[in-house]
Amino acid sequence: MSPKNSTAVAEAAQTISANCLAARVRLLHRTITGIFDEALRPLGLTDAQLTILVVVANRGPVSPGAVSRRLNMEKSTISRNIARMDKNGWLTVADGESGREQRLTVNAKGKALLVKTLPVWNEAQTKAKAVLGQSGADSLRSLGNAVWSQLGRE
Amino acid sequence: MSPKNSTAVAEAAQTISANCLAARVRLLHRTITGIFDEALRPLGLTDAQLTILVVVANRGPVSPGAVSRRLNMEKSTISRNIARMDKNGWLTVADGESGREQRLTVNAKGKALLVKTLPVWNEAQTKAKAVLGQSGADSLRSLGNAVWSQLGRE
DNA sequence: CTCACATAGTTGTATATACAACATAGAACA
DNA sequence: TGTTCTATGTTGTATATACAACTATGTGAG
Repeated sequence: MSPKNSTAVAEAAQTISANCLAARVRLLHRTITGIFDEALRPLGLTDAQLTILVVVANRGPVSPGAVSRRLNMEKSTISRNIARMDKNGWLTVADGESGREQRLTVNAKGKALLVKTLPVWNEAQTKAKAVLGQSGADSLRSLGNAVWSQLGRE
Repeated sequence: MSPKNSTAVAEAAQTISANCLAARVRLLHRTITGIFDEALRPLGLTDAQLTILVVVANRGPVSPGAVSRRLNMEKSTISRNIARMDKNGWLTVADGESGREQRLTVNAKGKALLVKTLPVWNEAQTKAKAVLGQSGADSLRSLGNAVWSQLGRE
């Protein structure tokens, strides 16, 4: 490879390394979800499942498609997550009136889990704030809110 | 379930929904990596692989363990990513002198890919900035940098 | 009414990721 | 010199996630 191309390689690598938003959001994702998943593990649920549980609790009865749009998650991702949560006995999946939409509701076991989870979630949230700093946590929260608004959620 | 507990459920769901950092970082992750992966797909690499390629380009020869520490990724994640990238012919995996560390280097094919990737990456970065807004993108970048610093990277 | 089209969910396949368990190879120390 | 401790990688297993292809169901145009 010519010196010219060699320089191009180094420049590309440095530019991407110094700026890439994808690398940074993945780092944050690994760091933060690691904190939450570790905290939630004794309860048997993951932070992704908690997020879905909360949406269903706040809006149920609600269809998987609506949850998918609300969270900007692919419908197949929701489908499989719902299946796990159903298997764990936290949700009830009922046929909707239309015959193709389903109706999800959090059942008694799921509600009890949610209440039991709150203090654990709170602890994880505190740890995450410690890692991000208060202003970092604020930034992340408002960034998330902004993207949500922009997605034209339901 | 008593009214008291019913209230506790609603409060937990609302508190978590309104504040959870994990839900927000996962939303950002899905949104941003979606943009990059879509842009990179024609080139046959993912944004995770690009991140690793860049680290190896900037620091190679380097061991998988060092990459793992640098990116705060689990060693098994690195191991399997390296295997895919090796299979694609972008990296060379050589035995290190010590006999247990490996030495990774980006080879000619990987370098050519990196150069070809730069404009594509740039486009994705621009799209991501459009979604986040300039100030949001700045926040995310500095948040990532801050977490990196805090991790006591090599 | 029928056919084309859109919507809802599921399933196949692949990557990213982590944790746990393991094998191996240096290193420290008795 | 062994023996124990630690560091490096790999592999099994599981979840999160997405895209593509598929089924089934509603909807609307003719």
